[in-house]
Amino acid sequence: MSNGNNVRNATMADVARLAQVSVPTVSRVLSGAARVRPDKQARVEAAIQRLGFRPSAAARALASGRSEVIAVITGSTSNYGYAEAIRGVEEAARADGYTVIITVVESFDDDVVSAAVENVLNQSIAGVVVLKFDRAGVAALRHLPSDLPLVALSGVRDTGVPQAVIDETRGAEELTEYLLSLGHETVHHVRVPPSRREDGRTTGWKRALRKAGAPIPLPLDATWEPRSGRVVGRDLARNPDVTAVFCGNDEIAMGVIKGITDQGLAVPKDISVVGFDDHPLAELWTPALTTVRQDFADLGRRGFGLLKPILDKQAASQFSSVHPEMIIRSSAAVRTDSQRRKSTEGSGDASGAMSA
Amino acid sequence: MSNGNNVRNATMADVARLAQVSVPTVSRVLSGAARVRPDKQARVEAAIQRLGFRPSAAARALASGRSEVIAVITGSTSNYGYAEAIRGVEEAARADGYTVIITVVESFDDDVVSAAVENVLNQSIAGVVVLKFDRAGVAALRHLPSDLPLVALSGVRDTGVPQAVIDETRGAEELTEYLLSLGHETVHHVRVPPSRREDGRTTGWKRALRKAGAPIPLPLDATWEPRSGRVVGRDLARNPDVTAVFCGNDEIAMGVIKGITDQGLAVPKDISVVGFDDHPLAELWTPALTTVRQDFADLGRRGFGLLKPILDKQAASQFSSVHPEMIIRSSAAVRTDSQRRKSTEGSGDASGAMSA
DNA sequence: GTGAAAGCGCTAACAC
DNA sequence: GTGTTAGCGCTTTCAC
Repeated sequence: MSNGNNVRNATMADVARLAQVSVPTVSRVLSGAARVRPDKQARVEAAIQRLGFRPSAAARALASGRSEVIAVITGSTSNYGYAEAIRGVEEAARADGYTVIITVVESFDDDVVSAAVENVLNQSIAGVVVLKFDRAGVAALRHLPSDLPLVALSGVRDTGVPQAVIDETRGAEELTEYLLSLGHETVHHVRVPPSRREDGRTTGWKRALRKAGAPIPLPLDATWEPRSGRVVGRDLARNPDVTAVFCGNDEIAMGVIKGITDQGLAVPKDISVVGFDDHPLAELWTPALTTVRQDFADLGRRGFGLLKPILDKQAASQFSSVHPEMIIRSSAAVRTDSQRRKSTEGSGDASGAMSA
Repeated sequence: MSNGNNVRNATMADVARLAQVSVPTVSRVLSGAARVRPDKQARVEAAIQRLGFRPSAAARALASGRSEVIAVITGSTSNYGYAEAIRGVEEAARADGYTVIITVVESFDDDVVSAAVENVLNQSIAGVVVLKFDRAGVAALRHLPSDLPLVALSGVRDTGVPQAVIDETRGAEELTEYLLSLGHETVHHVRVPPSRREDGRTTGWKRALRKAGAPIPLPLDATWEPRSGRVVGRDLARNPDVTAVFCGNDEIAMGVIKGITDQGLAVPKDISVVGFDDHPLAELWTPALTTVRQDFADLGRRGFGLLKPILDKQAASQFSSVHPEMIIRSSAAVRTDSQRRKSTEGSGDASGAMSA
């Protein structure tokens, strides 16, 4: 069953000899580009089978100048959204006969980014998908040559390369409005590392507050590590002004909730907390997370969908955008009057540096 | 800063002409294989710089018969352990100048596996790392030619290909013994989809029970979806014999805990539940999960470390094994007498089909 | 040390 | 339809 017995791979010349045809005819059979007489066709196929012939991608790429591999450039492979997006790209690419190479860009440091991009460019690739979820992705985008088929996966649509996006600005805005509608006077915000000066999630949050005439607190920062949210959560719990918190993603929200309960407060009774993404564990968390669902795998698939016509030199659309859906569960609740003022008296200092 | 203005990439011939040397000399400068006179060396480097020359990996692979790309074959890209392992492989490979291609094998169906393997083999690759975490991985391994540099990443060491392993059998055994030491008469088990007839985690659990002379309940099955654990948790809660549960991974454990609390029982008061892996959220869960830490990224790095000498045709070790560390937190507690018998009277039927 | 010559295994014209 | 002839951009002898 396994064809592991071909020490040296057979070449097209071997196949041609065995089938008694010329090399280009073998090539034609393989590519289906031109019609070949049935008997020869059959002989060639038999020979291929018999020899366990496998065409050399390198030779093909060299001779044709084309290739069937696409590169994914990303800042991470294991964070939830990243991993799912990669899955989507790989899935769509594989379904279409493409192979995907992955390169991670560990920081937005110029040298690191160049090195990673060089590495990718050295391969003969047909096109690139970059995950523009963070500053590393943005930097990679800048380093890529403009003549290369390229699409970005993103949370905010902006000009430049074609991109597939989930409109997180809109999602964040709706979620913040929802919190406001629950009676909270304002909503605090914990950011994940942003892709630019300001993330779409932050923009949407700010916009909703501004529209409502609510005060805009200074956003707090977390890393991609869920535990970083815990520290922030403790700080939040000490601030009597905090009654509602919008977190940059669900994992941070889980950390924040843990931090809040560390301080003896309850979610959502004392403070409402919402996340973003609808992580598989969000519904299992206690309390179940109110969040915004982001279908990253779909984003990845759409990204490849945008790339495909470019590779085929067909007319291509520049954007594919989707509105994420709000998922209301139980981590956010109606604000009850003076719930916080009361509970803070005994729980330490109210960190003052939190209003902008 | 970006070299996006080279419509047609410069070739070595272009560089040679500009530097007034021969093509092989350029090649020598690039590979460092042979000494070149300093002045020529400098001219070549200048020309490379000026032209933005980038060698063609395809041509190089074709001419030399070697390549600097390795393939990772895996059943998933987004499950926690998989994603981390891939991260480790990519990290180590990149540090060593290798590029990695990812192919996912969606099932252990023969056609699917062959197609995926063919796809990989068609590329000119130097070697393969397969994630032998599930049946798809095991199947892929069987389909790979034996003359290809190959290592497997695994939870149980077995014969055949070189492999990097985290000894999950041992980890599961210790964890089960720990539960037993807490006074539980036996430990129930919820499996994730196993890689073979029986997973190392299941084997270790069984071994510990056998050694202790404890009854061995029939294992229950979950999928990779955390929510599948919730359903199982509910069933478990209805069975008065259940006082301790060992889950195949942390995400399932979280689901199981949720299912148990759905039924009005408490963890660990009524039932102790432990997971496996030490997922980033395990410490943040309520109750914080007692588990076994598995460093998958390290596993990936070790896997590449095993592959490297094989690629270089040096003497290579066949195995790299590590013992996972037990992490005691608060989801498992001492068994209090008759805790379950009492609590079950009001909570519905005791599903009987659970003892082997 | 360095250049000339000969491929690596395929695809792309181009005749026939 | 099908074979012949040229490369694709490198690396690898092998002289010198």
